[in-house]
Amino acid sequence: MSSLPISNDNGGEDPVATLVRKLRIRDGLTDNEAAILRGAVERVEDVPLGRTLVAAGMPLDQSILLISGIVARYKDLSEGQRQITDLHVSGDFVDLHGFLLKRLEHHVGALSPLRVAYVPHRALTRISEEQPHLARLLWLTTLLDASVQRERMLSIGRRSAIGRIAHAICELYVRLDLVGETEGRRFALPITQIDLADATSLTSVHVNRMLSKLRTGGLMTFRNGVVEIHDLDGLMRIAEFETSYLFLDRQPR
Amino acid sequence: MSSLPISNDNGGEDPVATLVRKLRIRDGLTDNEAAILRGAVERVEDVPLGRTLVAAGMPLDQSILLISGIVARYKDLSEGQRQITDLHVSGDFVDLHGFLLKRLEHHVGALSPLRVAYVPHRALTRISEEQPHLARLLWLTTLLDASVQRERMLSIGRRSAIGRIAHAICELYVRLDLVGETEGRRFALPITQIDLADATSLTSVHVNRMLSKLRTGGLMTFRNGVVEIHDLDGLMRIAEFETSYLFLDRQPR
DNA sequence: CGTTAAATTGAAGATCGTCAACCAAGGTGG
DNA sequence: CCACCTTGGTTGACGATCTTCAATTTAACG
Repeated sequence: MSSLPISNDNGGEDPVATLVRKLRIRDGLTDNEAAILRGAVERVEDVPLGRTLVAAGMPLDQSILLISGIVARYKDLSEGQRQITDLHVSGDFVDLHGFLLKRLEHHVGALSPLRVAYVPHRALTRISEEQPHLARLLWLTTLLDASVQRERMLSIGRRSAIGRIAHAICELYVRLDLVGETEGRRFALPITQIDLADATSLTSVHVNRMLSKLRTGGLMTFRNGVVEIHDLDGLMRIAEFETSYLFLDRQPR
Repeated sequence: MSSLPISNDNGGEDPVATLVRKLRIRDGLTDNEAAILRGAVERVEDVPLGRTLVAAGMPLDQSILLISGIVARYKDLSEGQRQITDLHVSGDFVDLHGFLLKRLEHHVGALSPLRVAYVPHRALTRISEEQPHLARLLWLTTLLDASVQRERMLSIGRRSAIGRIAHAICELYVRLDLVGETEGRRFALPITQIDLADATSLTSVHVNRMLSKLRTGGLMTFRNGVVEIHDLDGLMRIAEFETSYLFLDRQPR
C-alpha cells in the first residue's frame, strides 16, 4: 500500500500552472503570457480511468491540457495489436497537434483518473495571431513531444526488452520530477504492465519477466502502481539514458 | 540500369515550389505567402551523398529545405545500432524543428545527392511575428512529420518484418507521388538496403530476405535504387497501409 | 583492374512471443 | 457478507521470427 498521491494537487486553482512551469524551463514567459494561457482555458473536468478522450478521425475544435494523471496516445493494428506512441503527464498539452491537424490519426485515452482542462481552438488561433512568442512556445511543446517520440522509436527499434523498460522508467522519472510528482526515487505510475507492454512494444508476459529481472537485480521495483528506483545509475546504464532529448535548457525561442 | 531521374528538376528556378505545392494540399496559401517563403531562402546548394547536414547538439541558426534527394534523420546507440527516425523527400523542411529547439538531438544525413535551400532562423522568426497563418502552416509541417513518426513507430513496434518494409514502400510511393517523382508504379529510391534496414529496425540481411520474398511473391521489386510496385493492393494489404495519417485533405488551418 | 561497399545466401542461435495454467485483488450483486 | 466474475500479474514450456556470423557474389568507381 502506498501513500503516494496519484495526482498533484494544484489546489484546484490554476489549470495552466504546470504547463507554465515547464515552458519556463525552456524560455522566459511573461506573467501576461501566462495569464493569456489561463484565459484560454474554457473548462476543467475530471475524467475516469479508461475513458477515450479523443477517438481517431473525429473533427476537433478544442485541445486538452492534462492537469493530472497519465494519458496515452495509441494506435491499433489488426488482431488487437496496440502501440502507445506517447505517454503524457501533468502539464502536457496532450492533443495540441489536433489544433492544426483538425482530427487525430490515433486515439487518446486515460490510463488513470485524470483532471483535464479544455482549450478551444479559436483561443489558440487568437494566440497565434496576437502572441507570436507564446505561439512559438506552444509550437515548441509539440516539437518536444516529437523528440520524445523519436527517442521511443530508438528504444523500440534498437534497445533490448530490458533496456526499453529501463528507458521508459528513467524518462518518466525525469518528466514526473519536473512537475514535482516524485518523492525521492519513488513515484506513482498508475498504469498496468499491459500498458507498459503497449508502450514498449513487448508482450505483457515479457514485461513481467523483465520487471522481475530488474527487481532481483536490485535496480527498481514496480508494484501497485508505484515505481521505486534503487539504483538510478545502473538503470540509466542499462537504458543508455541521457536527457538531452528532453531539451531541459533555457534558450530564447 | 534505370533512366528514372533521381531528383525532380524544378528548373533550378523556385526552391520553395514543392513545399508550396504540399502546403496547398492542406490549406489555401496566397501567392504573397508563397513569395514570403521564397524570400526566406538565403541560398541553394548541392550536397553530395553521405554528407552529414546537421550533427546532434550543434547550435543552429538556419533550417534546411530539401529541394531534391533523400534525407535521413537518425539516432545511434552503442555498438553501431542506428535508427532512422524520418526519411525526407523533396519539399520537406527537414530540420524546421531546429528553429525552436535550437539544436537537434539526432543527426541529419544525405542518403543520396541533394539539392537543398537554407532558411535562416531570423527569417522564420519574422514569419512567425508577421504572418501568423503562414506560421501555422509551417507548424503544421512539423506536426505532419510527427504523425509519420508515429506511424513508423507502429510499424517498428507491431508490424512483421515484411509488413514494415511493405509499409515503408507504400508510404514513400504516396509521398513521392505527391511531389511528382513517380512514373506509374515506379520510382527512384536511391538508398541502400542497409538504410532501409535502419529505417525499419531490421538487419540488412533480413531486409534482403524480405525483399526477395516480396519479389518472388510478385508484389514489388527494389533494385539499383528503383522501386517497382507490381501489386499495389497486395502490398497495401500486407502493410495494413491507409493514408489517413498523411492528412491529405484541405482544411482551414 | 583492383578496391570497396552493397547484395545475397546459408547455418546456427537468441530473444521474445505464444499458449496455457494459476494466483491475487477488487468490485458487484444476490 | 460472501460467492463469483473480471482484470491483471506470474510462471512454465515451447516455438518462431529475426539476428548473428560467415562466406561469396555483384556492382560501382577511380
